[in-house]
Amino acid sequence: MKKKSLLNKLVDKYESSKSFVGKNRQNQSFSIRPEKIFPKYLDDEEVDFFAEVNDSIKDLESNEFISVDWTKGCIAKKISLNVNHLNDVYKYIDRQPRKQTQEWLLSVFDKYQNNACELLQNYFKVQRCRIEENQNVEFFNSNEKDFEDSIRAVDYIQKNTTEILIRNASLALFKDSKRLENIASTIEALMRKYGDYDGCDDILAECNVVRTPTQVLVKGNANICLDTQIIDLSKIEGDIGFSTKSIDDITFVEVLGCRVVTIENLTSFYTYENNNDFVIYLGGFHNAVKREFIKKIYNSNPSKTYMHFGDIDAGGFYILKHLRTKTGVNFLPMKMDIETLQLYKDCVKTLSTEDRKRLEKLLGDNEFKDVIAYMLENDCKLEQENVTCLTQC
DNA sequence: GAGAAATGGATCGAGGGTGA
DNA sequence: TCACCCTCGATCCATTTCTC
Repeated sequence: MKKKSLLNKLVDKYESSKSFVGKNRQNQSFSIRPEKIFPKYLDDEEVDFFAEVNDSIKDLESNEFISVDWTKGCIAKKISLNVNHLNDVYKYIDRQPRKQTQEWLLSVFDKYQNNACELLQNYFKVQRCRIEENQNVEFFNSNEKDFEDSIRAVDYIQKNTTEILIRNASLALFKDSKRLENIASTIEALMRKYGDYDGCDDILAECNVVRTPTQVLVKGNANICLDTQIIDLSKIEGDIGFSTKSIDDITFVEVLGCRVVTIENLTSFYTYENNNDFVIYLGGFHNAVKREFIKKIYNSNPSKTYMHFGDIDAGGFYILKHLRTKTGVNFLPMKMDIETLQLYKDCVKTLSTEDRKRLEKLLGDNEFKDVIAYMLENDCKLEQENVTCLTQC
């Protein structure tokens, strides 16, 4: 155990050195003082421990794995790795050489490079540079199976265009319904870093890989034609939900009022007094199903006013921007302004460090710069549940 | 042996992951 | 959600190696 600890420490030093990369300009040796690894080595009261460590050192020295500077009192002063016997050292400590791991990683990049999605192409490019610099590959935790499965899953998810349950996606990929959920955190972290998912809480859902089937909730003043049936929402007091399949079957939507309003949070959706509006619950970040539904509405009703009502925080602004980009509909912000912040000043929350960073990123956006500057200056944000929305057309 | 250059170690802060 | 832990990168200082 002591022998392996010692050799592992020396190999760590070697593998993180310029000599390992071949960029050293001077000859190097890789040495360590034994008390750095075994603090009790120089403790006069630990005679047995001292003898045990010395035996281990002598044993490694006789195998030519290390060379040792001994003092006259038989104390090991400096232990140096014998790089001429590295292969034997790796075998002895049962450790895969870093070079071999790097070669394996490069072979995985090569294997997926040609057909990989753009996100992975970018990721591979960065990681190749990191390997050249002898830095660790991001999102690789030494488990080769986890890593390759994650790469396959990211590619699959990026190329997926229709809604699929996460367990079905997992079966399709790995023949194991739970595998995808096990590696989901790594996949999402990779996609967040190398993709465009600012403000998105659920990246998998955004890519149509969902834990439960998407439902779109609507209420208000509109007629919805489902196959041959027309549903008059104005005659329904509450809301109505459509599954993915039902949304496919909607042939057109006739908005009877003059506004279509999307709402970020469920509580606000239920408490929103729609009056003459046609109201849609988005459920945080919207996915392709919701976006297709919105496009359907817009195609049938291009002259209506489209508004989005969300939290007055970075996430809320990101969702609004994303909604516009992905649907091509120019949604206007509803009650996401300084006046609302001032009106509900007793309900505001303070900004976290992360909130500040995300808001500062959005400061360059002319449209929101005033409200964001106000939020940063007054250290405030507002959840939409606090905002009573009694609006008139 | 002294000085210069190269390299490594220690420390700190930021960011991300994990488990309660 | 939060606290804790780990990893990574940047920086500064110490140590090692080389050259004269």
